[in-house]
Amino acid sequence: MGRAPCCEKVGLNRGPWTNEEDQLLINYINENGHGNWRALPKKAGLLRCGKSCRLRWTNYLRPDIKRGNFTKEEEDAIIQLHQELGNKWSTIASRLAGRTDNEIKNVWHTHLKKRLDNQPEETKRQRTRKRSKKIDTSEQPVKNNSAIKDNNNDKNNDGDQEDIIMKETNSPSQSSETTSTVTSSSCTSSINDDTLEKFLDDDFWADVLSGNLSNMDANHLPQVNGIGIEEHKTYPLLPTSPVLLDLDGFEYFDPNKSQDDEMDFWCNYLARDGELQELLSNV
DNA sequence: AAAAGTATCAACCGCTCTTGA
DNA sequence: CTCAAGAGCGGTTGATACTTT
Repeated sequence: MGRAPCCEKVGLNRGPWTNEEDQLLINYINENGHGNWRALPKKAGLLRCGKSCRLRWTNYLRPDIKRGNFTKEEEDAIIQLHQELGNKWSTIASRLAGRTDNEIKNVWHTHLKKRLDNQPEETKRQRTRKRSKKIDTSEQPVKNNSAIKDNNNDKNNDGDQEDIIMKETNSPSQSSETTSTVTSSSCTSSINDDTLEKFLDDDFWADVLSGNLSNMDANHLPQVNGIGIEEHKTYPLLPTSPVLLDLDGFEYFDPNKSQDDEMDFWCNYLARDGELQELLSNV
């Protein structure tokens, strides 16, 4: 039968909101709340439909919204929650303080999904190449137009990207360990004796450190601990010596570290895995 | 420097769910 | 119980900024 539109749209503004419109909406809601979205625009003096007002408020103007780049912890949380809940963006958003369903949905489609998908190898390489030109140990992607667009409305962003507060703490992946950055949920813990031998083989590490990786079965690393989810990543497991990996060839290991240090690093790292620990004990 | 390609994100659309008469 | 209105949700689009060629 079809239902009537939420409001008469003829003569109403559409598209991006102006500062004046934002201010009208903020002022009205601050004084009166938003009991009835449909009636709100008229009362607030806005030439918008109620739906548009609600969206603008919930996704952008609400004072408790945290804007700015997603932290690694937030991204990991989204990935995990998406695995549990699917595309329940509003439910996911309800577990991430200050984030909106729309924002999470956008991040998922533009960033996280690609990270998890089995991308065509060429695309992965392209991305890696792109990023290689600006390798930085910072995990924060550079956001572009939002930073410009937001400059008038970003008053709620205090700039602290590390203050994520999980509203609920029932997520097992959200340990407070200092090493949680690497506790990828994609860890498969699959390792065999051959793989283990590689990690204990000096020649292997010589290849790794010299950049001569032709003999290396790179597939083993991702299988062991989930590395490989991203092209670049810092692994601050060892507080004094993070290692930057480029998984599209493992181009770069910390040049300041000796081969022994590097080997120790990985053995220590991999030894965290219970299965590997067991294997190590049998060596 | 310009064109083409790509990434990002605010906003919209249409559907479902909820509520109340 | 039924139905209509309002609210909410997820998918999609389009404008814009950025990057590459």
